[in-house]
Amino acid sequence: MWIPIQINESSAEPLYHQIETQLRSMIVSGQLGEGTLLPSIRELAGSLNCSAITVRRVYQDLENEGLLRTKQGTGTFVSKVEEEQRGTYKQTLVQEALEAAIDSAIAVQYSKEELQALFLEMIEKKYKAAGKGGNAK
Amino acid sequence: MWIPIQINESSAEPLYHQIETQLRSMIVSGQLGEGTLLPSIRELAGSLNCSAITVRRVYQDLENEGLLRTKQGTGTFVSKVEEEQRGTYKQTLVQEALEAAIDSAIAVQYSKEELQALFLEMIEKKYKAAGKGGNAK
Amino acid sequence: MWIPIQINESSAEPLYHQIETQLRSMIVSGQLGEGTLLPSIRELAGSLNCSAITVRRVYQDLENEGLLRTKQGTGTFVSKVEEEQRGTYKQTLVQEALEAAIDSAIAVQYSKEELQALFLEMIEKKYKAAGKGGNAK
Amino acid sequence: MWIPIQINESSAEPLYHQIETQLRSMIVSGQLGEGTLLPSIRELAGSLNCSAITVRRVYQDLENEGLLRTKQGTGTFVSKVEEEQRGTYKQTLVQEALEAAIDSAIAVQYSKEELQALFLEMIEKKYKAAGKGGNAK
DNA sequence: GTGGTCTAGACCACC
DNA sequence: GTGGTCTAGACCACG
Repeated sequence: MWIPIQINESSAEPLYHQIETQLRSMIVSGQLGEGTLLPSIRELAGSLNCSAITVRRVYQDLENEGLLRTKQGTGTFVSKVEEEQRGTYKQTLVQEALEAAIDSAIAVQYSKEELQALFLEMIEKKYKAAGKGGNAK
Repeated sequence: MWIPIQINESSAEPLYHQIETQLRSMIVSGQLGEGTLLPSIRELAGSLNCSAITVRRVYQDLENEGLLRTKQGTGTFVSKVEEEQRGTYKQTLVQEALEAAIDSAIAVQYSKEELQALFLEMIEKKYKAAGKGGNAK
Repeated sequence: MWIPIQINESSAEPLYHQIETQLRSMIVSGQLGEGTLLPSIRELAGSLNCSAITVRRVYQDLENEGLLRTKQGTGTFVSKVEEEQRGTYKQTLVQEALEAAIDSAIAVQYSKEELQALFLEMIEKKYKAAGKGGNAK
Repeated sequence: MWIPIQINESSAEPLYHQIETQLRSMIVSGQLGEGTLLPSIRELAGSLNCSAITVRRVYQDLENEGLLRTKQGTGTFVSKVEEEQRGTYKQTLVQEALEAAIDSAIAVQYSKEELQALFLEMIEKKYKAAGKGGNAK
């Protein structure tokens, strides 16, 4: 099983956090469906070129959040995520990020109009770059 | 000189970073004009109820960024920020936050339309709460 | 990893600055190559007989200059310095010192000839003392 | 009496030190001859746009070095400097600066030849800029 | 009064 | 083990 995780080692963001964030997104967005068998700790650690202890922590944290479930001697699987929970999760995630962005704009006294213009410009660019035009539920 | 800085003790964000962020915003947005004498290290430390060393670090970091200028035995002043640089600074700040938000939306496969709707809703709410309707150029 | 740093306690030059200067020279001169793992903060502090905070500051300052890169929980490494940048760095360092010397000579109205003679005399002596006759490119 | 002192307020070098250095050079080089009456503390402070206490310290320090002499109610005068002392003074000053420069060159592993070339280039430029071709004793 | 350096030590987060 | 943050306080240098 191959999982597309990007590590930015020059970032100040802790390794384990980068991995968690990406894995969590893939799970709640449904890209990793219920029951999917994740790579073993050693395997993922190897392919990310990081220590096993870091991956161990990631799996542990996500298991504590209820997103993963581990079966002794078998492996780590994606748990069932309720549709309702899924929606809440996604929205919370995005909302918090948007809130931070708007707050920073207010802090430097951007007008609402300026902020909107900047947002519209960026959203076009980024969605195009991501090769997605809109895959709504 | 009184400076309105809010500390969130329960946040995981380091103290010095919270202070830096807020001061930086006030400087690049022009709320603290060139030449303004900031409160002394000990004074600000007292009013924020933190150690002088923490404030010292904040002033030093911002001096390294070129936003402050300090003279021993005299005090710490806001330095000149070119109009052009000011614009860039503000935009970079906001852009990075927006980018992170959009990235997270893409990661959980939000459609462009969903994201836009959420953004428009939130921007209304937050700008109203901030009691500002738009102070564009 | 052992690093040859000399501390002059009786000097008016701040401790952290003495250490920074010497480390910086070793890095830009290539004596500490890219990727070299520096001694841990506590280790260097111990061997220099100074506080860990002082060493921490040194590492941080050099990181801000782009000469070091630190990873939490792992250590502090020498980062990549472009050959071009390396040359510029070295030259700037020496140039500034030379400039100060020439300025002081001009200020006391030394003639160009006197200064040159003094320089030639000293350079012979000091390079002999350093046990180096010239390791040009 | 007008004294050509340049203050660089963006420098990290303390104010009093900048002034002392320049005054000292003018005295030992003979530009300010024995018995010259210096401007009053208030006067110099005014023209340098700094506090009187700073100038007071400068005069005091130079008096302690034996370069100045103060007469109550009359003013501050340049003392007699022995020819021998004058030479020693000048040489020490320049020598120390040169030594620092050569040391820094050795630290970054400049070869003797490289350093010499750089020196010759700079000395030409700076002496030309100073509008002096050589006014030896 | 101001800022600048340094210490000793605590406690946390990361790997 | 590593680095990162923060404290309380001492002492010095500058204006």
